[in-house]
Amino acid sequence: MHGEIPPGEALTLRGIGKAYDVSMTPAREAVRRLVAEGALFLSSSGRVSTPALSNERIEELATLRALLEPELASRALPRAHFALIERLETINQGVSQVIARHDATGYIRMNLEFHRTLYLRAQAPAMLAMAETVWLQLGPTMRALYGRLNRTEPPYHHKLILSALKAGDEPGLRLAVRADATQGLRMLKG
Amino acid sequence: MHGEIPPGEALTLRGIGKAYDVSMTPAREAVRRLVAEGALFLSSSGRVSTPALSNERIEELATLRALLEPELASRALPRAHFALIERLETINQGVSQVIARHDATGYIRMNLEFHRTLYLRAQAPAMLAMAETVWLQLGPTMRALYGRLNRTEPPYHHKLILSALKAGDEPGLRLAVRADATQGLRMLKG
DNA sequence: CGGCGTTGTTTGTGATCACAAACAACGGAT
DNA sequence: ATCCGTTGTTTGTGATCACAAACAACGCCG
Repeated sequence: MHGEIPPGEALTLRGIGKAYDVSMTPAREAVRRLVAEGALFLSSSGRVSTPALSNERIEELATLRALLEPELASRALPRAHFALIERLETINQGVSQVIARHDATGYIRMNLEFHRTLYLRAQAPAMLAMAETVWLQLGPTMRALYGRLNRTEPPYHHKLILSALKAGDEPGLRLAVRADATQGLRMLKG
Repeated sequence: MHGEIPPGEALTLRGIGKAYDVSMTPAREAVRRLVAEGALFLSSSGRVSTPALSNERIEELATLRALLEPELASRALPRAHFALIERLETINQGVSQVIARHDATGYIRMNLEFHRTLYLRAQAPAMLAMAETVWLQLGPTMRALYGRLNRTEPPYHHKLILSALKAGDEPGLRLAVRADATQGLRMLKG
């Protein structure tokens, strides 16, 4: 999810087991779970690797983010008190710091934490789980995409999200979240 | 997914293995996968059962259907040729037959086949997979809900969907699909 | 020099086992 | 009669093993 593994990298059950100091059995169960969520790709011969997503698949996942996340944000809005907005602003400052460090994994992690912190207030666990499944599938790809993006500034849409939250502007919040979710997509064509 | 197992029913790895004539190992893997998709519930002690969904959770899953399925239908619309509509009408007749037979499982199966047949045309595998995950989570509950519903007629919204498809009416299609997806929800309050 | 078969190794699969935790049934004490 | 402790059974977990398929490297032949 955090882009620690590049797309298309092969994994072995024995290797995973060794990395976590367990036998093949727990490694297999974890892999099967991640395959079920689409986070790992299982070839017809049973080998597992991180998915190397096609452009069509990436667009589809971006569409899913654009469908799910505005709904989550909208549901979180009535419950977003000042303490939450303050936490979001703190996280957003952290995003600026990892950008300065050119830390791709850190950037992805902080960005997702920003979104998750907001969506947790939506009190919609099934919907949040779906959104996280999408993030999981996009993880390796986001890391690869981050390389093309030479970010120097913190994400613009996060500021829009914060002001919409403060203003209680539901349509504006939906728009800002949607834009932020699909923002990374633009790099595909280039 | 088809409601063959009522909500809250306990399953054992050895029992599943015996039912499919395999050892515990493949049964465990299958169970872990289904747990990851939310189709089965894993208690803190490791026992597995079909989920007994709260009303809030059911409403959430219905919302997810209402978000995902109109989008799938909309994407399928431009590719929906006459042969597809004909197939959908055939399936819909099958729905009428299982209703006459008071066959809950058959009804759910046919109903989902109707939707899946349409959505397959959307060429959006990730989105369809998400919709099917929702169906999977709702399976046992839908069976329980079917008991309260004394259907004598084929689903009204399916006809609306078919006419919207024939007319190429995209907004009407979205509305009809959304209504059909959330229709079963109304029985909750009663 | 390149294509292809062969061989040795890696890898996933399914079965089995020992173990500990959880559960259920029973019995005794209050 | 009810509560609680005890005991026997059920159940999930993780490890290990045998096996077959897949892969990769090498060498042979054209």
